[in-house]
Amino acid sequence: MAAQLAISPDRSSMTTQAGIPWRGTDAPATKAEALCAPGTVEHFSHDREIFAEGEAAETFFRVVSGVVRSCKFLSDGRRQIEAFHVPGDVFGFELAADRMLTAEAASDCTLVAYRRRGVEALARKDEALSHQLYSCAIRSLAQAQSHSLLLGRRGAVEKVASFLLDWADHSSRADIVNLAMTRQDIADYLGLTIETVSRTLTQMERERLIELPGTRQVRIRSREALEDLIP
Amino acid sequence: MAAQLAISPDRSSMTTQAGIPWRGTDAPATKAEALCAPGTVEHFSHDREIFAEGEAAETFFRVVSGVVRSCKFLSDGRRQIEAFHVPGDVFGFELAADRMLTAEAASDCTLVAYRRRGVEALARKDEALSHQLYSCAIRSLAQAQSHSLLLGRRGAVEKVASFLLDWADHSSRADIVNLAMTRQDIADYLGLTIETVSRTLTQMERERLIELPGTRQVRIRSREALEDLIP
DNA sequence: CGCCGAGTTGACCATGTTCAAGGTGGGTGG
DNA sequence: CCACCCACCTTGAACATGGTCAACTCGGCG
Repeated sequence: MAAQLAISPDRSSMTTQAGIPWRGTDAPATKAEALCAPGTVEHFSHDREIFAEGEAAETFFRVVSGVVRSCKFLSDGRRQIEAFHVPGDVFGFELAADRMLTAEAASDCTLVAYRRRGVEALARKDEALSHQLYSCAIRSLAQAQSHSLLLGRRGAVEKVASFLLDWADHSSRADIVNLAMTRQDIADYLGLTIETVSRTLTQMERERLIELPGTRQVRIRSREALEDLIP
Repeated sequence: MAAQLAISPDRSSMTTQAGIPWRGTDAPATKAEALCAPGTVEHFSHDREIFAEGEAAETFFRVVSGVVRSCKFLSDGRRQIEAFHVPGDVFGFELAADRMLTAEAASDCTLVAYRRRGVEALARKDEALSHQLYSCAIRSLAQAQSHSLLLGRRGAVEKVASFLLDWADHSSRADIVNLAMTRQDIADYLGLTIETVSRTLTQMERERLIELPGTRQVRIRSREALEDLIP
């Protein structure tokens, strides 16, 4: 169901007890190098809230399996999705004392929770862990920046095409995109309406750029053609 | 001309030579606590390029005076501004080896450049500096996230109102916004056209929300009314 | 004075939103 | 096992908003 496989397998035990500094690799800046300090394994089922805007920010999380969405709710009922987090991602960084965003399980998912104070204290001693933390933050930064760029794009076609290509990269097979989220989620992420997302996808299907075998699955027929839609 | 005043005064000497660990304050997470390791003072005049997308990322910068824009150029000529950096801000963080964005002087400005390798090496020994770096990264992250949120907003009015209120906070007087940038810059930052920005501002003036004493100056007549435009 | 770049304004048009019906499919209970 | 149901998705038509193109204004500077 979930598009990606976890770094470490699901475990039902509620707590890992490990002071493992983390693996010794430093050079390859892959996601796999993510945080491996002591943490608590937690499960969240679909649509469950992980934390809410305004709460005290006492933890951050690493995604083991499933997909998480970070979002903001506007007073008029609109919802804006800031990011989707996939296995390997760390999220929940805050500068201030409390959450600026809400996080919810976009699918059933497994997370590891780390106490902020604990890890930060540890990081004070452990240069390597400290560097990890820094890397995760910068990675989040890069992701937030490309999201801005995506939202700034003018047309719906450009946005949807970018989105599909992004997710194709996360997928196991290069041409199959398994969407873990609903059309509404996609719309709120791209700053469009659900109708426009739907129309854009069917239009792409008519133009033989993609196929839609199921509502949560997209087959990319021509990656090049899709890339040409993005300026 | 520039809206904000620098932390330390402009100096014409080209290089500071100081191993100053930085000031001892830790608690107040204000911008003023920014990076204070050895760096090189550099001046850039209006519209000068600071670094370009694709270059090797060997430094980051702290803004002393003036305003910097980070942006991306699309193949079809469009420009997308990711952020404006004001005095106190640190920019130029990268995870990868090279720049993902271009930085340009939006006004004449003075920066301090830090060699990445140098500071990161220093940070390895100096826990305090390391924490500083981390804080700056998280601050950039928060800023990038609110920019996403801004771009996701539906209406032009919402975007322009948000923008004005943001800059009012940076200004010395609460009701006067001194814009350091052109309409085109604003448009590219908000994902609008220059015409729409212009029209929206004059519309707000007609509705007595703001006054436009000069093209680079806005007086806010009713902060509350402006805030009401933002959901 | 006249030029030039930046900003404003207007008319028209393209794109996406809104509102309102239909579809579709996966899961549940009879 | 089938039928129904509900949430999710698709489609269509009318409409609103912002983009485009083009003319015009303003202010600073040689």
